[in-house]
Amino acid sequence: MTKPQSNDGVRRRELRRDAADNRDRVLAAAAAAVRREGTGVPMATIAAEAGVGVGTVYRHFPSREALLGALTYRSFQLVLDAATRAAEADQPGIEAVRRFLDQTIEHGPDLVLPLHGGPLAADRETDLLQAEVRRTMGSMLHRGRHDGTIRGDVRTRDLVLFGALLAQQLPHVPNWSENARRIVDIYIAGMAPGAQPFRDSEGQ
Amino acid sequence: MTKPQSNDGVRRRELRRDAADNRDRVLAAAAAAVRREGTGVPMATIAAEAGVGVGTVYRHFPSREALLGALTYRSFQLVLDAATRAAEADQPGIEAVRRFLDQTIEHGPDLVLPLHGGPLAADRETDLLQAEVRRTMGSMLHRGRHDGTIRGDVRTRDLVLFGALLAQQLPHVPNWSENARRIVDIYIAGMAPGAQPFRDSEGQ
DNA sequence: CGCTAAGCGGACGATATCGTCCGCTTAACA
DNA sequence: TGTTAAGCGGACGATATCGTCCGCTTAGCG
Repeated sequence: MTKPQSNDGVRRRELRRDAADNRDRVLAAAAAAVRREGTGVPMATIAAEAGVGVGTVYRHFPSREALLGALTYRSFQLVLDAATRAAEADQPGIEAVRRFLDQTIEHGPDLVLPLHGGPLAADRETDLLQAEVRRTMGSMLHRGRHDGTIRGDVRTRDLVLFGALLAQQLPHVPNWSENARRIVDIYIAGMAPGAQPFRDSEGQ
Repeated sequence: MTKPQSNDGVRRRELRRDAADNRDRVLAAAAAAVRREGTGVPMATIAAEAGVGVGTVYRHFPSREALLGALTYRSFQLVLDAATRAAEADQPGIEAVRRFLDQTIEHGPDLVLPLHGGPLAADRETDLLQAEVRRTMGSMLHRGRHDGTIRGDVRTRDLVLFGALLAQQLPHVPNWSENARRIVDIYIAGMAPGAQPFRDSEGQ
């Protein structure tokens, strides 16, 4: 889906190998730091955790906003990848949904404000990824509805928001992924045809 | 449950009326600001939004940590209140759970890091509230299990974590509470007896 | 191996935020 | 209505963070 060293956002030319490595390490460190301390985390903290100088951070990402934008872009890449793989496998719609949600949980630590279009101003590239994720999730739902594994009144938006909520994670919960999987299991069970419908049901 | 002007955390003596008002306004402003900008939001921002000087903020809460602690305490008060009211009404267990989750959504904007014991160091008072919330939720589950409205393999912890996740809210989603209610409806449907059990079921 | 441009890091001046301190204001009570 | 102690606010020095700049290092190539 995404070639190794290419196009995380807007790339001008090929980076030298060490530069590309540093860029990745900065992104990874930033994702962890933002999760831990919020979007206002000092750039120096990110630099230190990535094992580079602040100058390096600012060279790759001229402003904090640019860095956060790149993080968001990468989150969507990961999520789209997960969605595509989940949708590809030849299995009932509901199982594709479950796999997708599982993978979202697994990717959790790398995701920053994803799936529903967060507070950060999105660029065109990111918008396209987001739309593609949405489309893929819609097709899973559609498949499930067709093969009788998912009730008809669940909207794409419902699934997107639930996924986004999951991806937020709860901080400081031991065994988060196990617990999250149990939440998913219950939610999935509630998507079965014949389950109690929405209160204010106006159809889908 | 909580008398008007009393005991938000540790109170020494009665506050003068204007002081009590200011304290409340600071807490409300802080909740909003923290939700919007994270726990690192400048104290000056909070003070401005509350319509008081920084000195006033620091008098009521000697440190940022104290302020965040008070926010957490208040969140638990609100949640416990909601849980108690939901559990009191004479209705099937599953409906009590639904009411509780609905109220959690409604209180959303005032809740900061609640329900599962957040990253903030908790004091004894807060711990007690938290335990009480947990107990109340457990009793709802128990009631539901007994009256046949909730399947037997759902744990208290599942419900607590789901509630905490909901309370986090997703930023920048228009009509959040409506969408959140739909998530709740699906989750509730998945709690019905006879729904598909957990994957790795080892009983409860 | 030698050259060179891309990349690196951290010191530094500018700016933002912190938390204290103190003279003015006002609620509360007689 | 007079007294007074509790409360108020914002200026201020200390500290933390920002983002730039420039001399040193090194990947990549012939």
